[in-house]
Amino acid sequence: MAYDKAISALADPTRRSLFEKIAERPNNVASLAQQFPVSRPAISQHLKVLQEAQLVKVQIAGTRRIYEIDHVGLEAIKSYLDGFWNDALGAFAAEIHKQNREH
Amino acid sequence: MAYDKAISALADPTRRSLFEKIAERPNNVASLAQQFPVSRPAISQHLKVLQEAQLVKVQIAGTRRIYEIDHVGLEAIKSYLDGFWNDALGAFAAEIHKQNREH
DNA sequence: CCTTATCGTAAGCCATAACTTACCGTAAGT
DNA sequence: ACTTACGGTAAGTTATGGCTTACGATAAGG
Repeated sequence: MAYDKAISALADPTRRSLFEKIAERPNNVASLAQQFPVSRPAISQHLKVLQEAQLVKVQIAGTRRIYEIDHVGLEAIKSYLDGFWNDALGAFAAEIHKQNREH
Repeated sequence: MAYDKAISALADPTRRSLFEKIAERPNNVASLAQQFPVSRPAISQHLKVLQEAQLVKVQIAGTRRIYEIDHVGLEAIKSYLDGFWNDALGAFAAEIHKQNREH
């Protein structure tokens, strides 16, 4: 549904890399931040974007926040892309049809 | 393979919309440009990005260039996303395993 | 040839977004 | 209560990228 947010969320390299880290292993913010050359607030901002895109979700554990994958965002992109195979083939068939009519 | 270029190519709204138009129907540059509120050179630049991401390919017809869908880029994104289901599940299982060991 | 149509590229401008430092709130430990 | 750990948010800076105008290159048509 919100495939646009999910796609632009994964467009940024460090944010995509962050998402991959979370996919490998759910983790908290500080622990994720020290795996990147950017500051912790930068990671927080990236996580906010990923969360709004429904690519990750949080699980609160005391003062820590464990981020883990949310499959909703991934599914949104996937179904968006799947829509193209049908559409593309349909449009291509229609185009052949049209060219035949225009002989 | 080059999923990163494909993803960031589809991140821009007008470029994604342009890609959708081409998916509906292969078309030349000028004809595509007049369907958008931006200038023709802007469309050319978008097409260049889409082409480098292997989302579209060109077919030269005289002085015109017919742009049509290239499925390589779509396939690249799709397989990148598919890689996550396995990885995510594997990582999740590994996490459970780890927590058990840490009892 | 000369003109016209079509399109790519270069240079520059401007808006957005990624990053930094600084600050604040909250939860847990002593 | 005080301190410490953890992390979100605000404000400001900088870099990236999308847009425009101007120009050049090529193919078709008369």
